[in-house]
Amino acid sequence: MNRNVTIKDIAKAANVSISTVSRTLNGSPIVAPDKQRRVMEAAARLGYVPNASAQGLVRGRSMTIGVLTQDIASPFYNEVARGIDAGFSGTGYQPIFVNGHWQSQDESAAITTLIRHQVDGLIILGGRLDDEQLHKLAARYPLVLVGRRVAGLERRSLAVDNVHGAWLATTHLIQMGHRRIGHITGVASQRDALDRLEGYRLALAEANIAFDPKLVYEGDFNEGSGIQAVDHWLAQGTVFSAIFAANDQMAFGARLGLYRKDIRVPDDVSLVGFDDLPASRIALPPLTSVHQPLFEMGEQAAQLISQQLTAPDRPTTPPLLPLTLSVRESVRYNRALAP
Amino acid sequence: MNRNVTIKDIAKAANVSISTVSRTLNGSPIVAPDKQRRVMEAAARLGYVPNASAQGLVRGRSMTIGVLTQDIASPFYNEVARGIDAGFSGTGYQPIFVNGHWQSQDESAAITTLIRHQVDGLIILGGRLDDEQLHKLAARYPLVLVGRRVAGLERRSLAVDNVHGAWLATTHLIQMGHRRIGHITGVASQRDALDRLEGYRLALAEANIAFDPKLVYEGDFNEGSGIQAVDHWLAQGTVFSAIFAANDQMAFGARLGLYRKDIRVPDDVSLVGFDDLPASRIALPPLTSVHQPLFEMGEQAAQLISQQLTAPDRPTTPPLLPLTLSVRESVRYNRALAP
DNA sequence: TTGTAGGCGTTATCAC
DNA sequence: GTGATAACGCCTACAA
Repeated sequence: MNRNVTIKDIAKAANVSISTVSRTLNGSPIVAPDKQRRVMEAAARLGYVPNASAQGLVRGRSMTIGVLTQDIASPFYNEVARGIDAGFSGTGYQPIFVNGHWQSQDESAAITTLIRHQVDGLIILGGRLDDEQLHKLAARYPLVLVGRRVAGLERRSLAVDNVHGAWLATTHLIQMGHRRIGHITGVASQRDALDRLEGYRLALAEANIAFDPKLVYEGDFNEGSGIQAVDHWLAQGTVFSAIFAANDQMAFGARLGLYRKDIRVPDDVSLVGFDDLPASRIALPPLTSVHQPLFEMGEQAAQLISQQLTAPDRPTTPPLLPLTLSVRESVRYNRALAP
Repeated sequence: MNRNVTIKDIAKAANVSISTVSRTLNGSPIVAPDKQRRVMEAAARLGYVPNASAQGLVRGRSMTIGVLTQDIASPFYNEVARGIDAGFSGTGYQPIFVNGHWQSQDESAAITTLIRHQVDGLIILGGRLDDEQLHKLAARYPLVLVGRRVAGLERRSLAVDNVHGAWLATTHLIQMGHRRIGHITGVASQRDALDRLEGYRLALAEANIAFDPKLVYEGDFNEGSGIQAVDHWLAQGTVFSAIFAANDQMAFGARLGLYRKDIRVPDDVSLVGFDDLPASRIALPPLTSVHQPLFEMGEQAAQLISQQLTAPDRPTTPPLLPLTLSVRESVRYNRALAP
């Protein structure tokens, strides 16, 4: 509406030159105290707000970091986003978020948007952009990849050991006496999903339990596929005493699917998820889940980018954040020891 | 890293003037076809991305809309954010999100950040900014308030009838035979929370059920206070056969609190929430809840801002989005009819 | 210590 | 049709 207040306006009001105003505002030491006061007073009175576009244009830096997230409504990405938000607080950098919707072309468009806005760096959460595109981006911009490990970009990837996490979950179930363990996978094209399946198989092999393909259902990381998995197994007559879902959302779906058939968790079937979302602590029953330090990953990503920005030469190796199992109440000891 | 490609670079590569490049890129009709081709080719080859700062500076419009949200991790705000995202898709406007954390000073800082970035309009979700500040903002910028009704700014507020919603929930429980209905309120300083309490009282009064202050527990809209409410009532020996929580998150907390005491929902106690979050559909049991059209509210907000931007004179009255009750499985008919 | 002037990348207004 | 050129708001040598 009303034209915004500019430095020129302040200069006029305080009866000084625009450079004096600029210097004062930027804390330059060499300004006469009285003028300084007059400028500050005028700026406050007029309600001056610096124009980031103009500053960015002349400084060549916008002090904003672009974050490509996949789904603003997903609890998974939100936890990471919250960490990023926290990680930048006080650094002067401002994260701005855009959505890729898990679609390669949306992601490209979103990144272009970010670059148009002159972001100083990029944080990419998951996604389907292929490695080549990521390499191209990495060559031009400070970049951090979260939840994804790309060959040649290890230094800039923040990932967790998904194989180990899945192994942890499956081994826990085995130790609790389960031998027929269903696994609901994530989207098969995603590395995370593949790694978790791998961890599941590994744990079975170590315990000398034969891998049964019937016990693996391909899900899509959404609640719906958890329900479908259960319905499918029940319809096929597949026997199982426990389920390991590749994320918590699918575990919730499975839980509901079981409830509808009057099968209790953990009384009849044990359940383990992956991600340890905030909601899982208060789920019913509280869900045993592989703890991904999502918030911390966001924080780390923010720090990593900051380092690349301030000290681009000093190569930094992102720390490997540990994966642990949050044991809660959704697993029960299996007395039946059904074959 | 590498300097970004500019119009100047394209001009050099295509051997034309920068004005011709600019015209071509902006789709001006009067450019010779061959030059046009050369420009487009060079732009593509060089990977040109326009500089939004520079465009914003000269055009006076940034084509971005600032959205002040409170908590990026809250499922409530995320649903609205998703609607906003969808509402702007295809309009050329780009929403950018910042967090206020439910704190007045953070909110002010966040809004200043947005203004620095020359947003063309503001969408404010909830928050604690006082009416005077909002009026000041509204005087200077296109503005839409979501989930909040401010005197004098009705035209720019998108709110729902919380009293009616709470009445709906409570009346449903009464019709299902419940007379001792606990209510977990939201943060007492928030208008929404007060309105929902009001709706609860109204429904009781209509049914000639005496209001019992013991049955009202002051929560804070987070899961934890749902657990506390249940613990409190149980410790006090307060009798109830149903609970109406002022939002779904507290309802989930209550459900867990009851589960811990081996009280079943809906077998022993019925439960109704407010917001109808996506998670409530797959909760256990699926939660009966007052449906807030969160996604639609976001969409509406986006549209409203767009209208203010394109036709500032034509006053628009935001439609009052209807509140309905999503009846699911967390309420059971109360045979006991306890006094 | 202060002011003037040039330039960041883009669009728009002029002449040609 | 096309190409200089003046803004847009700000910062920063450079001069004074």
